[in-house]
Amino acid sequence: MADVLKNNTPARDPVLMPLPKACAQCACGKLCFPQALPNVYQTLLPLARDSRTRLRRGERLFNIGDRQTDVYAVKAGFFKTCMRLSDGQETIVGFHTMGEVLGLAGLGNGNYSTHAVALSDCEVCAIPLNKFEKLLEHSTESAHVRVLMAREIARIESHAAVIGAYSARQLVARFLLDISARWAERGYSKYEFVLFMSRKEIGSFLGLTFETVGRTLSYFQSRGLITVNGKNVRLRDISALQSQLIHTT
Amino acid sequence: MADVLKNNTPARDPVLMPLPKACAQCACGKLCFPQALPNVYQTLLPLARDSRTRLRRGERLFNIGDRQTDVYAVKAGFFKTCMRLSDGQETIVGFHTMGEVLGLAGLGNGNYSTHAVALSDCEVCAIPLNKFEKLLEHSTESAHVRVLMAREIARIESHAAVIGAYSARQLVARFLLDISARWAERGYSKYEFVLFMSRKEIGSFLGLTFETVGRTLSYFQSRGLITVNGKNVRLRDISALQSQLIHTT
DNA sequence: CGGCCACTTGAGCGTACTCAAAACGCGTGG
DNA sequence: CCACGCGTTTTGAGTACGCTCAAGTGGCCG
Repeated sequence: MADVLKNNTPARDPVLMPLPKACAQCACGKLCFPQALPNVYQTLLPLARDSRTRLRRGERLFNIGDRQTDVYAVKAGFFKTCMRLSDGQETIVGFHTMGEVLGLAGLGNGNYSTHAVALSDCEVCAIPLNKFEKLLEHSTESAHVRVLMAREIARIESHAAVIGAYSARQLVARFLLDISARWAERGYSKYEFVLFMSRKEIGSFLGLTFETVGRTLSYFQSRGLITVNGKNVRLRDISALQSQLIHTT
Repeated sequence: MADVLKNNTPARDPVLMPLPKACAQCACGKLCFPQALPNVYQTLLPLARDSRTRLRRGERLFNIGDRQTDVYAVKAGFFKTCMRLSDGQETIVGFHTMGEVLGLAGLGNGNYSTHAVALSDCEVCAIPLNKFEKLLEHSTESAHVRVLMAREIARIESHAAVIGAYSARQLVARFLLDISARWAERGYSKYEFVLFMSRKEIGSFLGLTFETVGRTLSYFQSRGLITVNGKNVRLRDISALQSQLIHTT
């Protein structure tokens, strides 16, 4: 279990993160800015409100409906973004970790469309909106933000498509594989990781109840596809998990 | 029934649409560009491949995975955008009509993330990508595109949230109210309209089977909330429909 | 007229939800 | 240090909503 935790260390203890002097040296610079746009890094850093804003677990980065002040690049930790439905209940529309940018949807009407809550102690790079907009007058940076936003659209589109079309087993399998891929992308193990959210939060994200999420994880474990112990997960048979995604009538 | 059809006339017969010389005179100019950005219109038109590209019902505007060549403003008619899931089945992620812009998600990696199919005879304004990008060097226009994309993100986010959390009745009620609002926004009746998609397509969009969609419409009719006759719908009690959205346990 | 497709309606089934109880982890305070 | 309380997780039993399969209708077009 000790080496499972190790995978998440940077998130649990942001102090251990390398403290970049510029995005070029930032551990997640390549993820925030996946295109090869070398001069973005130097341009972006001076704009940040400060190079590291910290949040404790449970704190909110912004609230739904708030006037937008900043755009945020996550440097360490985990966030969830939530939407309030017309009947008052809240639903999770995304989980985010280092190298991802939050608050882009707020550019629509100047208000945040979701709220963002820290699921662990977090560190973000806050960029004030006016400076951000000024930066975007440079066509290269402007293009880059469009890329980020377009990816966000594609990501949510496929999530919405899947929610409606997949069964509980397919959804949970896909969720695990998605987390696994994101860990791998960041240089951690794709086989072992610690879930940073509760069963209830997974359920809210996938459109399932927390009991169904738990039951499905137990089912996968009983079939030998994974090992679960609370929030610790180990994928034992990734290709079998992938085959769960295929519709079996 | 004759006056019901009247509401949709521009879509069924694009020839009857006013043919704008510039977006400023285009019936949907204000919808494509909801912000007060007067100079956008003059700037945009010269970029269009031609002022009106026409498609017949069933034709595709672009295919998933195709190299992106254009961005499209819908001038008349109806489109659906579809996504292909990993198991090969296709799911509808959006319906689009005049005043909406298609193909923005393609800016992510240069390929379209969905395909767009005409549900009726359609007319679009195609803007070649290179000219589009050039236009965006002007900060005003660039900001405008960010607004469009941010709205798209917020729209899909709320769709994904709702799909997971709502029951069939809630989903169908919301769907009808959404169509109604979009008609009203375009100056048509919010009480009577013609659905431009099949039950199967509605089901694909909402994550339901077509039988459930039909049954739910029949249920609403039996309760006196709406009148349905094939694709003709009349909302008889909008506030009662709205109260369907509230979670009743 | 026949064939095809979209839609409606019914009957039965199964997945995921609801309600409930018990175990566990974790932080707090005695 | 242990006791306590709270929230999370697991597991069970029963239910219900939406899916599946199927039959029948109506509209449209060759």
